[in-house]
Amino acid sequence: MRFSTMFIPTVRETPSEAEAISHKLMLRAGYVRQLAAGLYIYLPLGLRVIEKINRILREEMNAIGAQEITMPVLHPAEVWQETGRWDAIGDEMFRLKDRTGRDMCLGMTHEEIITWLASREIRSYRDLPQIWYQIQTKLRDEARPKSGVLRTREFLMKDSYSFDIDEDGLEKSYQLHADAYHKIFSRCGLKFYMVESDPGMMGGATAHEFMAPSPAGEDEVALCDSCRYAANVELARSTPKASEERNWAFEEVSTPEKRTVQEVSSFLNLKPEYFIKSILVLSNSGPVLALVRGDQELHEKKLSKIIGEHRPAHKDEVKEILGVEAGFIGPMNHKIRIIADPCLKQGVYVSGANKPHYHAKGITPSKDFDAEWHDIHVAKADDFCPKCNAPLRIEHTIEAGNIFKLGTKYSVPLKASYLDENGQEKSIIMGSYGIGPARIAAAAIEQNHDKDGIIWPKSIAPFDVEILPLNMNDKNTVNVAEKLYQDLIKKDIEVLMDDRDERAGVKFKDADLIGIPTHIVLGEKNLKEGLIEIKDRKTKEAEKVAIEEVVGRVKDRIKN
RNA sequence: CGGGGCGUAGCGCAGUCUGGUUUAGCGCACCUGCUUUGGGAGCAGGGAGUCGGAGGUUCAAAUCCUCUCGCCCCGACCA
Repeated sequence: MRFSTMFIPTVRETPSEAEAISHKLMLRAGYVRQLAAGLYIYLPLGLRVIEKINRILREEMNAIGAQEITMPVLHPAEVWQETGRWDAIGDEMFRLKDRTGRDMCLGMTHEEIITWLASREIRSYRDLPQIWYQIQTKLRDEARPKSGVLRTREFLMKDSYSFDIDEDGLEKSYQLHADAYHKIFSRCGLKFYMVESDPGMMGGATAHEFMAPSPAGEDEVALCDSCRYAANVELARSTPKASEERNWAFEEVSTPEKRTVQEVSSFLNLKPEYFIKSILVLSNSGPVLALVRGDQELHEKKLSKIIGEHRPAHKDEVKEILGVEAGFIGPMNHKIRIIADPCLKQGVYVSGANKPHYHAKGITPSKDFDAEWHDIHVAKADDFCPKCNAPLRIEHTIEAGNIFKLGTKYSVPLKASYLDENGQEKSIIMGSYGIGPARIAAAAIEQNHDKDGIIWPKSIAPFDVEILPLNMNDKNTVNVAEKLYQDLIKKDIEVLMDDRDERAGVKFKDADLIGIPTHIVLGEKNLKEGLIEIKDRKTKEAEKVAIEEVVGRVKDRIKN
């Protein structure tokens, strides 16, 4: 393609709404434009990147025997009502009515639709297994679209669904996907981790996420470099560092107006890990006191798995239920249910004394209070790995893909069943697997850029090479560039030629911004000596090559 | 949905506190001409703005008040 005729609106200054690096660079380099919050237009360069990614997705999905189909974006409510998600999902679903008043929604995901299909078409164990996929637009009325293309209300997703006769079959399909995903993310040039994840509302027991490390990511994962334990902090387990031994006798100490662990800790000059943090929550079955160590955070999701839905108690509720104002509550002498993190089993602690402006020092768990012991803390850096006890790291990541074992969550309500060898009717066992191409693109930029712009991995760059004829008024430059352009195209190399009548500086700046991996620079002086520069976008290193050797050299570079 | 910030030319911003000095200004981009041509050129000339919208206060509003819409950030939420 010729730069002069391709629509590549680069801008020097970053629009003020952009914060994330990928967002800034995609705007500046002319890849996308924002229509409204969470709605993006992909310009020619941006589309080329997405298509490159989609091609890799298709190749790897086809390689595991998945078959591409396409399903509607507009869905009738009935199918969603049958699985209960019409009611379970709240404002995040775009809902509308057709002209006859029939309830409809825009697809956030396609489990319902594909299961509907399977329920009508699959009858025998001979029809299984199947893996069907599509690359289709999803719509979600996100509470907070953010970070450019990373979290949007409308986005493309490669979603595949597996159908098997039993758990073993599902395990195979799941593993096929895990392997395919490793290949996909590797081919796209991403650094990534496969981590254990919370199956959440998708149902099922097992789920993993493919996470691309980046400060722009909203998810945190706990990682063990020693045994490769990797889990989203939403469910990561960890063993906190043991706190030092103390021999405190029980005593009450005056702590006027000191309520938070931080306040009391600095007032008494004792580390937060010597404290018990007591948090009162209200569950459907009554109030529960949750205890974690002072240096820990209470993990709401872990607690939910034990006591069900709950919310923190308000200040007046604390006083009413425990008889003390918040800030001075301790675990002793309460009749309500107490859940405590296991790390509190060892040691003696400081906590509220259950009377205003006093804390109690020398509390011995199990002796001074009883509790049910469950892991309810948030894993943090320098905690120890639950599997091998090595220290954990915490990293910010972008969720680029996920895989779920669904089981029969959708096949039962939608009656997707088959007859086995014995003529018995059984529910199909399903899995669901997603990848967001835009997130791959954004993560690639987050992981590969410098102060001048994007540095695309070769596999997903919009073009293989960019030709920069520096002086378009020099006939020789133009002639050589034109020939080179044609020769490269004949070799099936994707070329962008900056044939604009711009100054050299402008071309260099734009080329760096856009981030095509290899640049071919045609300068007047070099050409007189029969030489052309081949420059690497990432290292900025340039080699001078004889004109006739350029095509060969470029081909070599693209392969490597 | 809670907290915060912003909305002035295509983009980035100043002006708003303290109303009138401005026919609303600057840089970049854009158009014309000449010069220039290896890291976002120089000179000269030019086009472009209902100051997000509505209502109000006032002799007078980009500026003060009320409401409203939009965008961004933090949190909640996230199949």
